[in-house]
Formats: sequence, structure tokens, C-alpha cells
Amino acid sequence: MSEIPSDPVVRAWSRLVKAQHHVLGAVEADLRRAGLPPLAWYDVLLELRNGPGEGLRPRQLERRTLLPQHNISRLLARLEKAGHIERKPCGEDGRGHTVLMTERGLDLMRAVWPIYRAAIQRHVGGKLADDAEAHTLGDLLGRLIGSAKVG
Amino acid sequence: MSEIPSDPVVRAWSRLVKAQHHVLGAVEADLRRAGLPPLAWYDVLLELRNGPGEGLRPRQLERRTLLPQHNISRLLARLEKAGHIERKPCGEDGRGHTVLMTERGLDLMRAVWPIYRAAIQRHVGGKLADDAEAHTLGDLLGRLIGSAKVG
DNA sequence: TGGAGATAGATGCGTATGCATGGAAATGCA
DNA sequence: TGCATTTCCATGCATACGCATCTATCTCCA
Repeated sequence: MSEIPSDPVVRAWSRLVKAQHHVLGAVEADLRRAGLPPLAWYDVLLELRNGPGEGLRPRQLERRTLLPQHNISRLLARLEKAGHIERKPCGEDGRGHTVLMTERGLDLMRAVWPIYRAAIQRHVGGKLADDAEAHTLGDLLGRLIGSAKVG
Repeated sequence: MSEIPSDPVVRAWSRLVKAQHHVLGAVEADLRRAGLPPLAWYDVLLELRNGPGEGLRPRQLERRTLLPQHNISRLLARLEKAGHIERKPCGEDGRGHTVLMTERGLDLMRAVWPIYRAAIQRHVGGKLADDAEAHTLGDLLGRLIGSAKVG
């Protein structure tokens, strides 16, 4: 009974938390040093850019970013205040609105990506031997995300 | 140039963040549902239990838990207020104090571990095929933690 | 021995988060 | 059609966090 979960599983759990903490912290620190906003801002803008041209509803952003509702709500307020997004009343649904990225938001994305890219390479790519390892790591982590139970 | 970082590296990065967010969130939620405090409390108590019998200084807890100084300081204040730890003036060094776990803290650990263990198994162990996968995942994540650059 | 600098730890301030709730519009159902 | 339920989003409140700074002590060296 003391074997559930097994030692390798506990080790994987522990390292998952530590590795993400370490790597995310390092990446966020690189962004801060460059005077750029937190990663969550980029995530939202990225979803907006990848989304349909007519913009996205806050609810859709929640599902795509996995952030809780109240969090998205206030993050959008900050992004709007900073001029990176704008809200348009949503014709079909009077409860909500549609979120669009502004030109200023696009500028932010362009400023962030070089720093972000370098940080990913430094803190992830550079620590792995080759792309095969990255691929394996990505696969295994992918298993943890879905709700499906394997094995 | 658009190949740095490579796609597998970006995918690994993205999944690292998502997987940890997902799994840690699920584990913390399990604890909350059981009326238990956040994982950080358990982490500190665990370090105290694994540490020397005479207790640990806050600074040592910082290094072991990887939490920033101000965070440990306030976490200890909360733990003390809840009766899980106690502070003893430190004889050799008048600046600080020594932190000891109380009986109540040990009770908390005993209450948390069954829930915590089950959560790890549910959200990590159950998603992986076998211990070999867990071992591989742990190895790869371990690479990301150290500052050493491989390859 | 005395004083500069380093280290331990606490805390003020602004901001982000979780949780619960609120209000408004949409939907479903009798 | 009218009302209950659900969905969308905002927000009040308490807590936690990041950052900078402060005090107190310790260390080291002239």
C-alpha cells in the first residue's frame, strides 16, 4: 500500500512542480528585466491573434487560456486600460462583449516575442540534449493534461 | 532563425506550463475540498520533519522550498498563528530564530498525506503507462531544474 | 577595537488571486 | 407568454504575492 503512488511517480510529481516553478520563474524574470508585462498578457493576445478576425468573447478566452473566469475578467480590464485590447458590444448576446486586439497590442506581441523566444531556448531548449528529448518530454507532459486515464 | 527554439522545444515548454498548472490545480483542489490548507504548508512541515531534530532556520527553509524570503517569512507567520510551528530564539545568532514543528503540525501532516498521496496517484500516476514513463519524465524534468547546460 | 559591509528576518505598499456573490441577459419549459 | 434556470461577466472581500526597504545582528578587516 505504501507503493501507491510509486516512487518514480512521486519523483515525477515533485520535479514537475519544481521544474515549472524554476523555468517559469526564469522566463518571467527575463520578461520583467526587459520591462515587459507578465506572460499571461501575451497568452491572451496570442489567442486573440490566432482566433477569428471578429474577435473572441471572454468566455472563449477562458477556455483557451485555462484561466478562471474572474481572472480573465480582470486581466482583460488591465489589458484594456493599457490599450492592448478593446471591447465591442456583442450584437447577438447582450450580456457580453467581443474582445479585439489593438495595434498597440500587436506592438506588444512583437516586442515580447524575441525576449520570450530567447528565454524558452535558454531555460528549456538549452537544458535538453536534442529535439528528441524535447519531443519525449512534450509527449509525457501531454498525457498529464487531458482528463483521460491511461493504463 | 525561426528554428530557435525548435518546435519540439516550444511544445515542451508550453506543455510544461499547462501540465503543471493543470495537475497542481487539481491536487490543490483535492486538498481544498478536504478542508486542508495549501500545499506550501505541507512543504514547509515536510522540510521540518526531514530536517535535524533541533529545527531549521527560516533561511534554510527558503533554500529547501525555493520560496522567496518574504514569502517564507509570512508563511511561517501563518503556520505559527495556526499552531503548526513554533519559534525558538536562536542562541548562536541573535538575528533569527529556530523553527520547530509542533504536535499539531504533525497532526496536520498526517491528515494531509492520504489526500495528497491519492491526488498524486490520480493526477500523475494514473495518467502514465508505467513506472518507466514516470522515471523518464522525472529525468527529463530534472534537467530543467539545475543551472547546468547540457549539450 | 571600531566601523564598513554582509546577512537574517520583518513589513509597508501596490497588485494579483481565490471565493463568493451580484446583476443582467438568454434559454428552457410549463 | 411567463417564470425558473442557466449562462455571461463584473466585483467586494480576504488573502497571498512581488518588490523594495528597514532594523538588528553578525563578520571581517584595518
